[in-house]
Amino acid sequence: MGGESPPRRIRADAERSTARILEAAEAVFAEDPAASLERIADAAGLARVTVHRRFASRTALLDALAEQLSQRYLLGLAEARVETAPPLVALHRLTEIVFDLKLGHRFAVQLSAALTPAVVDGLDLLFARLRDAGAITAADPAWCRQVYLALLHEVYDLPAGSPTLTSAGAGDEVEAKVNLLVRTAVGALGGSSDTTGVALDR
Amino acid sequence: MGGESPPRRIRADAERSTARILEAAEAVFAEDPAASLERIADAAGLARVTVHRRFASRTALLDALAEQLSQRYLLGLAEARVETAPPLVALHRLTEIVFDLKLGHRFAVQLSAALTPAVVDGLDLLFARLRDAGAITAADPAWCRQVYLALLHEVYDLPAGSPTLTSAGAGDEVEAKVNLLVRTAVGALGGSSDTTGVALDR
DNA sequence: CAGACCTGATACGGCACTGTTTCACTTACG
DNA sequence: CGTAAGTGAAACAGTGCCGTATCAGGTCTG
Repeated sequence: MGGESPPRRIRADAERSTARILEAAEAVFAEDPAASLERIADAAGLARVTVHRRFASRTALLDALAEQLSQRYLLGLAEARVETAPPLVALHRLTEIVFDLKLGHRFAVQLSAALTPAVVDGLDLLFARLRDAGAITAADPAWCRQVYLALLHEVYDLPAGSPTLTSAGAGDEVEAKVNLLVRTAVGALGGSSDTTGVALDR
Repeated sequence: MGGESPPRRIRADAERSTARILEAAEAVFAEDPAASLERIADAAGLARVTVHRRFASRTALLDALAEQLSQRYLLGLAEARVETAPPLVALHRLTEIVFDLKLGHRFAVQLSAALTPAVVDGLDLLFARLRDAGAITAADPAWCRQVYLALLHEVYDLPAGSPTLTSAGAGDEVEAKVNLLVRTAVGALGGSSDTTGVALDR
């Protein structure tokens, strides 16, 4: 049954369209998960018909988005050296990376499909190592994941001039958010703030 | 300008219907905020037309739901003696009360309309007192609120047999959840787990 | 350059949901 | 008990969105 891929060349043009659509979808869905495809098409500067050409159905678009998201998470986990670096450092770095992705996390969290088994495994490993290192006391990896992601979500859309944020030090706003998130997550998972300070104050 | 309320007697029958609709809406919207009014009508054992008779529009129903929710929060804050009781005890008690309400928090949190200024004030007061008592270090009340509500949400739909939950002690499942939430929230907001232990272990 | 590919515009059918109306019937309440 | 109110069933118009099709014109790519 060899359904050879027909001589269908995917023009570079079209591929740019898909990219623009995914980008727009990420932004639009972030603030309204029920947004219509037309709104996304507008945001992408394309016609609604084109969206339907690149993605057979709405769910196909959603799936592609989840896929892309999952890939980024995986890449982030790799870049953060979750397996080898000192766990607190890895946590800090991972958070940094995720923030840089500027993902619409309200969407991402809601779309649990982005949490591929591979991604979950990566996070679980990170938290297991954190616990072994004594940075946190919570044992249940699922719980750690939930808490981390929830707090990530909250920190992400924290207003820029928030007192909490400015008091978090670090001139860079993103860096302040990262510090806040790491400190809060570790605290939530039963870590002693001492350990945090030792490893991260600098 | 006296628009006297016309001799429109609201029959007890009808009032029961509104109650059933609100109840059903709470349950249905909890797991699908975009659910149709027909689904709610079914859940309430009524016809869709009746829903439209009791609530002029979909948003009217949403508003009524938010109103009801806000009332419950206010009542909870009062019952927890947020203003007078030792803050950690108040936090514990408030959490207990909110859980007992069995609210669909996925819905409630999403519907920020339920956070009336009055409710916000109550929560702010609670966290201010917690800080003054040294139970937490976070100063920004908005941040405290966000974190508390986010964690409340997470704990709420934690599977019954979760290792985190069973390890939280307390034979009663609800009590275990309450303990977990208080401990996690206090930790997240920079409280020393020592203080928590002193005030709550028992 | 030439053919294959991509796009926008326009239009259509279909679906699900909202909100309204009418009518016959049941139920509460004075 | 009798009237006013509430309800269910059925049907209607209106809307928004999805998915498809067609066609003319623009754009790559070999």
